Amino acid sequence: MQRKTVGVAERPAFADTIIKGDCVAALEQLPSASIDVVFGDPPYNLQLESGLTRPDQSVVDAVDDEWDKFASFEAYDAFTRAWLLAVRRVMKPDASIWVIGSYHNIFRVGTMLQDLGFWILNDVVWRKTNPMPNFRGKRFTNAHETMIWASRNPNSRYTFNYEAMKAFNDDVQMRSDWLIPICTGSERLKDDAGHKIHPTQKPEALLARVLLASSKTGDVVLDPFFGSGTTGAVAKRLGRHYVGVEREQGYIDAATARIAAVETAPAATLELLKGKRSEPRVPFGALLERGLVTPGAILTDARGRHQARVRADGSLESGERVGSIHRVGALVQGFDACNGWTFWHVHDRGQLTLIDDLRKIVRDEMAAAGA
Amino acid sequence: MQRKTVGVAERPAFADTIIKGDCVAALEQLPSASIDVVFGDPPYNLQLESGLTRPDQSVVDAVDDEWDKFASFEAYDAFTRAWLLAVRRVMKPDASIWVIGSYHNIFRVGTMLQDLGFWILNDVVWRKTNPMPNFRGKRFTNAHETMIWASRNPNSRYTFNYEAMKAFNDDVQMRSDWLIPICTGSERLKDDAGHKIHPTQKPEALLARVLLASSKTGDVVLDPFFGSGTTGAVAKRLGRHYVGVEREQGYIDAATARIAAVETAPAATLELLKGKRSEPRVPFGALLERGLVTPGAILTDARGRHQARVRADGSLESGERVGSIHRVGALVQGFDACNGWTFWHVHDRGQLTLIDDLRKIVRDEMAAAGA
DNA sequence: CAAGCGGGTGAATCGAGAA
DNA sequence: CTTCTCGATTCACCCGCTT
Repeated sequence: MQRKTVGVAERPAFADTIIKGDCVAALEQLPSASIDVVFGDPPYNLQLESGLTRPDQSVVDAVDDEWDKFASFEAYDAFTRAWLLAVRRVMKPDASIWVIGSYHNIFRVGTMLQDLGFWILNDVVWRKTNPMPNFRGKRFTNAHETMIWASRNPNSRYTFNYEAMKAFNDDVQMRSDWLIPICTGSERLKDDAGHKIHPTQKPEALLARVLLASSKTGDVVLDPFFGSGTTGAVAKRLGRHYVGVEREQGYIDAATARIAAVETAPAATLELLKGKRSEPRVPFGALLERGLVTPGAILTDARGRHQARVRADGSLESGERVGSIHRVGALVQGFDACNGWTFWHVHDRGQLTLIDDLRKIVRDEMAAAGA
Repeated sequence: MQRKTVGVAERPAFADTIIKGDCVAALEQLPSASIDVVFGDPPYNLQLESGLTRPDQSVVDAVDDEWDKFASFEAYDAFTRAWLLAVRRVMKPDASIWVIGSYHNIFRVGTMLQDLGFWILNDVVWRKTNPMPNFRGKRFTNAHETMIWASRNPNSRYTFNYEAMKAFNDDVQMRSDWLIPICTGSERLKDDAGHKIHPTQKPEALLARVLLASSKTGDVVLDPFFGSGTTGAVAKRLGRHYVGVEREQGYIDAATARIAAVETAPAATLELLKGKRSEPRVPFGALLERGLVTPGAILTDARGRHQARVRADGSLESGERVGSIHRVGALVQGFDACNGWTFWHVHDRGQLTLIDDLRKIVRDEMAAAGA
């Protein structure tokens, strides 16, 4: 009997590389129809003019890089059209694309996507737990960014890991608004002097949810504005391949070193949930995003009689039993139902911590954001 | 001496009426620059092709009205351009406009707003507590809609009730994501047979927050797609005037009856919290005149690291630095700017008193005198 | 060592009014 | 038009140092 490699393509030669150069020109090096998912974080065209200071007179370190300067909306539209066309050529017919932006540019991106025949599947709102305040009290706090998720054309059979997203979100459908902190602390790349390497580094939690939702292991993910390489780091961690395009050597160097330090999660933890399920309540996935629980971690009950392994999508596995924290908790005990939050514990330096206690930490964040 | 009616315009003849007709044609009846705020809920261009059914095969009562059909994106853009231009003509120079939409149309609306020279202030996300689930399991639950808030041009001095919004939000700045339930229950207008009268009736809570944020009592609010009249009902309740444009007599009748049943809230409850900006200006010299500060007195910052002497004309001197309380405050700290009121303190019997607190005394005197 | 305090910072289209 | 002055305005989180 022959083994069929269903959905497991050969790893292409360009996989896991960063191509130096302008987005459109560099993409000509890639063959047509070779990419499974695209994540694009293009310049936002902020067009900031005067400096901004906080009430304490400290200066806000704004985005003032050359790559964010455009002469007009027309120029930005031409730029957007060009890179979207170049990206579409290398997308497989069933590939999908994500583009992130703010109100400065996202409406133009969305219009261009529609005009070029892409098919919008969702607009997804990244709600920031800790946005920068509005220092002048003249507008609402700009507390979110928008991602557009679109397929290559209206008939694409794009990947959407519905059950995995549902398990991630504690067995209710994943919504179009995601609450995730901005990239700070040790995750934020800094140079020897402690200055941030990239002005707009995205949080890995955001990319992780994007890739878990819309790609399979072994897929090739293209990021045409690679920057500090968040897409590549998360792709590698989740067992996907990446291709990056980046103009500046400094970013390429930083991203290369960053990705080299990433380890791919064990294959078993990357299996996505497939079947049907049922049960309620607050996202276990958020604990993973916050790093309070890591994929591959072992959960046990209070007396250590049962154990289960955490998978990257927030589901658990214990032997052949797979499902949400509630479902697996019920299965290992032979019960019909179980509140996973008050059943499972994590080990941390010899201590047992109830995951419900970890949830309290996240709840405080959510409460702070008005969730 | 003549009494000036500052900020209290005459109630125009068209206030609190619904004009029947097509949006663009109907707006020609209104004079230029007569509207303070616009809320537009245009057709979303949903382009649903086949009927949607739930998992139990029941039929979803979706939007399928004639007004939501457009032949192409070009046709939708032409429609959008036309009504936005008509609306802009009747907007006062300092008016602002809200447009609500979903990913089907909001990118085209946003692009057109920018192309026509409107100035986007925020995009605000209405997060639905109870959105319709995604029945097919092929996408994220569409759990939000997007509102664009824009001023007529980049230099408009639009209304934003910052302090009121902050108080509304537990004393932290109002964010760009609002969590509000969809319109259901008794608020949802239904006919005698129990069928909903309008397919996309917006919740009053949404309009209330919009109008509380961006309008003043007595303002005239235009809704060019009046529908079931939510904008009018909320405007009346909050002491604003409304003008509606609506094509269908059925909606006009329903809205008219609905608004007639609304009572305007007592004026006292409609007063908005105001910040320092709207309080009467008190020059530092007034503190000298009142004897609250005497010439020759030494002012210091909170920690006593900087000091300055008060001169008879209300200026300060600190070494060779001379100027206003603000200028000298900035100079001694090496800043470009400083609010002297919240920086300098006076010594009084061993106590440090912020000069801003002394200003409050003067303001209270002025208020008591009816100034 | 835990708790508390001070300092720093993040994709931001961030005055108003008089002269 | 421009230029100048007055003076209003910040939330969540991380890090490091002190108590």
